[in-house]
Amino acid sequence: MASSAPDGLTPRAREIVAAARAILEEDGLEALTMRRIAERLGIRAPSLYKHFPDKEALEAAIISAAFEEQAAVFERAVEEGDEPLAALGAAYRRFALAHPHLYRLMTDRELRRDLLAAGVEDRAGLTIYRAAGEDTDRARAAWAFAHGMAMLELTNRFPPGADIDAAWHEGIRAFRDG
Amino acid sequence: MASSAPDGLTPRAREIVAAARAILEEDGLEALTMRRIAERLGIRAPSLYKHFPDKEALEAAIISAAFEEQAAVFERAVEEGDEPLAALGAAYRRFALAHPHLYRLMTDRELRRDLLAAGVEDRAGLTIYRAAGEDTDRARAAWAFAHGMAMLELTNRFPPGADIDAAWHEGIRAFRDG
DNA sequence: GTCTATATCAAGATAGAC
DNA sequence: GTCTATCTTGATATAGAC
Repeated sequence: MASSAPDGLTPRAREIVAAARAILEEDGLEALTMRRIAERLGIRAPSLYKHFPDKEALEAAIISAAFEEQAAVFERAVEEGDEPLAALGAAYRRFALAHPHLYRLMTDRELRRDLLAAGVEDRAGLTIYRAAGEDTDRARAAWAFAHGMAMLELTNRFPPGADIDAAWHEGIRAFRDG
Repeated sequence: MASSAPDGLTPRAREIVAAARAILEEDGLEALTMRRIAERLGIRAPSLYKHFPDKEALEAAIISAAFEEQAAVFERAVEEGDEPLAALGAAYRRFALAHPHLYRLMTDRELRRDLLAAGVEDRAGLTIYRAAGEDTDRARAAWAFAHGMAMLELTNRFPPGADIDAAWHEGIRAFRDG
């Protein structure tokens, strides 16, 4: 009975994931401790281990849900925009800026794919592939461009006053025309 | 007398930086602790604080030196190659793959610019700017592409068997022609 | 420039009772 | 499903002697 849901989580486990994600988004990755998560739920840290075997499994649950969410956002953006690559680029940046800590958790380290829900990683990738004219190499290059732009903006690497919009446009243009 | 060298470091401080960098490159960022650094030098951790005010200052010294090194590599690559953007892309990837942990320390978080040696961050940027035909937006976009490619490869995000070379070529081509 | 001793803090995780 | 009590580990950093 514990895992008939699509995400394989019990209702209580889902509450824990929600609390964890809220802490992550509000205060960043270093704030994401078992104690903090428990505290937010009004319980003690050891109790969490009745629901997840360890912290990594809990993080994987956050990441799985976030991938689904991101893919849905991407799909909608392409549907509603006229130029797929431009629409996707804008949606990519918006997601990263709206959820900086979550975005870094999702992208900035090796993935424990064995702990993720199946197929969850590919869905967003497929949207990019299609927007890039179903050219694998171009899709990967465009993805790297978007990821690089997002990370450089999140880590504050562009010079103060840099026109980040213009750099995005230039990149999108290059991958559309080039 | 302590800071007449170009990097502002005493000889002993430079030895400490070298030990720290070796640990970083061999075992990664979590291994970079004051205890480990001291151990490698045959001393105790508290002694390090006679040479650096805190760990952040020591990290900044590693980063400053690495930026200089990277800039020199980039400059040489452009000089020796015929196509600047391609030469620079290849050098960029080579540097990141040869020094994965160092590269991440340099790029993957906010920079404490106040602790870095002056101008050290701009030198590599200038090389990219020139290779991109002195177009600021294109230079930033190409930089983001390179950074994204490097990070996705380092974090193992491309599917197994993905032709990463081909994706690099596609991106370089787009920024050259597009 | 190095030492010992120590302060301070906080993390993930387990055992076993209720 | 939650609790208390605890283990184990390890980090940065300071004080003060030599």
